[in-house]
Amino acid sequence: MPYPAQTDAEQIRNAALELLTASGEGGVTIRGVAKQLRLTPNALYRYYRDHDALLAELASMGAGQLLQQLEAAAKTKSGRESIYAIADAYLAFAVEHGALYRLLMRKHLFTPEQEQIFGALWVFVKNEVAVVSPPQAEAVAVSLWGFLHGMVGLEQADVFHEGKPNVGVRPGVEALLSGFNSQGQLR
Amino acid sequence: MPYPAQTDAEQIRNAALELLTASGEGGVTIRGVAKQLRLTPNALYRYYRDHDALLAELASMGAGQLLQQLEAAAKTKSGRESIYAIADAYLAFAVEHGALYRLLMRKHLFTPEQEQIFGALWVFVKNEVAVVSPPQAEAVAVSLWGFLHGMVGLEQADVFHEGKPNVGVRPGVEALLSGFNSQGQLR
DNA sequence: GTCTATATGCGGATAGAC
DNA sequence: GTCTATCCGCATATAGAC
Repeated sequence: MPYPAQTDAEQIRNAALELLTASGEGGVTIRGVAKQLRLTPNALYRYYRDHDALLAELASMGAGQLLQQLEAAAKTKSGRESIYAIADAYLAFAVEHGALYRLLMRKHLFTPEQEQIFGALWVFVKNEVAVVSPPQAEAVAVSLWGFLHGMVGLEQADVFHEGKPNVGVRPGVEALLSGFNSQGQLR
Repeated sequence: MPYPAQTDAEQIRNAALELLTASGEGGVTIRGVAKQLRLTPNALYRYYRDHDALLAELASMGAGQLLQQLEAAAKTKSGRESIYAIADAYLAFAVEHGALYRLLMRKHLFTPEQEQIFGALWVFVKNEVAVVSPPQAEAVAVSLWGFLHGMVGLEQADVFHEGKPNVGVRPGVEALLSGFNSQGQLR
């Protein structure tokens, strides 16, 4: 072979991830990734069909990492503490990997195959919630996810930069769980 | 004057808003707006300093509209029902004006003057919450805002397209308020 | 598998005439 | 106040040589 491989899909993915972290989604361009790998832009097309495929790769990988971190956090505790740990881990991931988090929440990027990771995330959260809030686990899980996602969004939008309280997510999660549980008992 | 004014800031804003609604933020370009007004791109610079200024105008106008709708919704009810009405109005606005909502939540676009509308939104929500949940109004308001913002985000990301429940926001809001209130009583 | 070269497109913004 | 003309930069993606 006159041209031995100078790169592979993983190297490309890693370089793209660096750019994503450093400059946000807009920073991930074919040209930019190629430059970082000291290749011409064209070389990347052997490994990724087009620009969107590269973004989708980052996104689905990020979703997998998120799930992994949530699972790890859940293992360390039991009962309600497990939910709190999941919530903390969720927020921590989103804060540490802001651009990646925003990307992985763009479900439309995913191929049908990659989309399955979303289903896995949902099942995981639902099952964990079911332990502490059996009667209406789905409704609780949806609200919990929405709450966490929203708090991440407010944080990333810098809504609470000054003069506004940042009380963390713990009180909200507690209230959500307590509120749903007391409703369940009332009915 | 050899060149009488063929447009003004408001016309430009309206045209930009149409493009935003039709094609999302990416659809709002100097060239695109000009084309819709049958002007050359250059004409717009008499009214808006640059592209970002135009986007910021849309964003701050949108924030004002949102506040207005929330205020209107709150007036129709009292007590907890008022909070539910606000929540419904918030969600309705975000669903009806998806791209505008995403834009107005990008606080960094705003000039210091425009940013005040954000403060007004926050004060409004906080005051409304204070009526039903006085002891820790700020924490409740933050959580409520986060929850609503997050549910909007999940909806817009199409996370619940199929096989997943869309229970609406009402149960979550109820749980949040109940949960915080019972915590308050316990302490 | 990687290269050079290039087609093609989008977009923001400015200079200067009228 | 609006125009024409233009510069500039960014990007995706393809064709074909080696």
